[in-house]
Amino acid sequence: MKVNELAKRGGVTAETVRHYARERLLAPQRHPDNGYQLFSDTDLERLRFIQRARKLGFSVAEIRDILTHADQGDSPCPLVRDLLAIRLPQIRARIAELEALAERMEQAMESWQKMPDGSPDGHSVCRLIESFPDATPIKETP
Amino acid sequence: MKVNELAKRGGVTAETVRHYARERLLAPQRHPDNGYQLFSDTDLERLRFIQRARKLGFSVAEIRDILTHADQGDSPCPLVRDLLAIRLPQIRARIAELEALAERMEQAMESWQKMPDGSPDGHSVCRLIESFPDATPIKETP
DNA sequence: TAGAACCTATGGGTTACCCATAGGTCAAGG
DNA sequence: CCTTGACCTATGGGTAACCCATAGGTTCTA
Repeated sequence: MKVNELAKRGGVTAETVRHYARERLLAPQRHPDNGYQLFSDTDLERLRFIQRARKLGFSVAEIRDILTHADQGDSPCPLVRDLLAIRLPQIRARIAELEALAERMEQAMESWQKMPDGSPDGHSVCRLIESFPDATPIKETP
Repeated sequence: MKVNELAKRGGVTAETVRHYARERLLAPQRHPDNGYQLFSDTDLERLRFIQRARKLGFSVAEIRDILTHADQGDSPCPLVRDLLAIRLPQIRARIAELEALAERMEQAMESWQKMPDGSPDGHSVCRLIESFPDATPIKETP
């Protein structure tokens, strides 16, 4: 089957399929005449595997590693366990970050209830924001 | 002051300062002889403003808008209120996504306790992952 | 006066795709 | 038979907020 058909059957866009092929998560054959990518039912299984792994938080690069192991006959399962054990606390930390952010945002909106919209003078851009404490580190991508 | 000094005083890296200058959040003067960027105390205040705004979840592009408004003498405060009101539910949604992800991960690790590490056969890459339900949409960048 | 420490601009990398472009291929209908 | 539309290809650029490497010019200090 060709890109579009695999994409439809797997529930992703054709671009995603191409992306995975570029990233060597899928290794389709090529039609000798026209160079089209030709996927098998095994590739469809592979795509579904990728979907499940993505849902568990694995990155594309990690999934490539997992698949490479499996393709070489090695069990990827220990790797999978390790990756997940490493990732989970990172996700928890990220959640905590975002919760702190949300709390700051809520505090801001609340304390802004009574503040007027000021025009900027030479010293203040927006007192709403400036009324907030500064602090050192940021590490977000909201 | 030059890039490094502003960076140190503002508690960011020199690259970050350069980044903000490239993105026109800061508009330093140039030393006429050597082309070095020269920052004033006002730029330091501006940098601190940027930090606070970042901590409240504003993007660099949004902060540029806010500063542009203020530079033109308009009050950016209504914009600031609107942006925050839009952003907060997005953050909440993101938190919910990540919590769902974390829960899937925990369920996976738990149910994997008793499963053995299998070698891949022709049909299975890793039963740990394959034992998980598939579903349609993903939208993460953990 | 040399070397360290700083500055510049440029371009590439990060993540997981999405989109636009230009051009080749294929099935069906008039 | 030929056109039209739907599909395919590769390439390169965009996203967010920086980080890093390179190459080369400048300034400070011993």
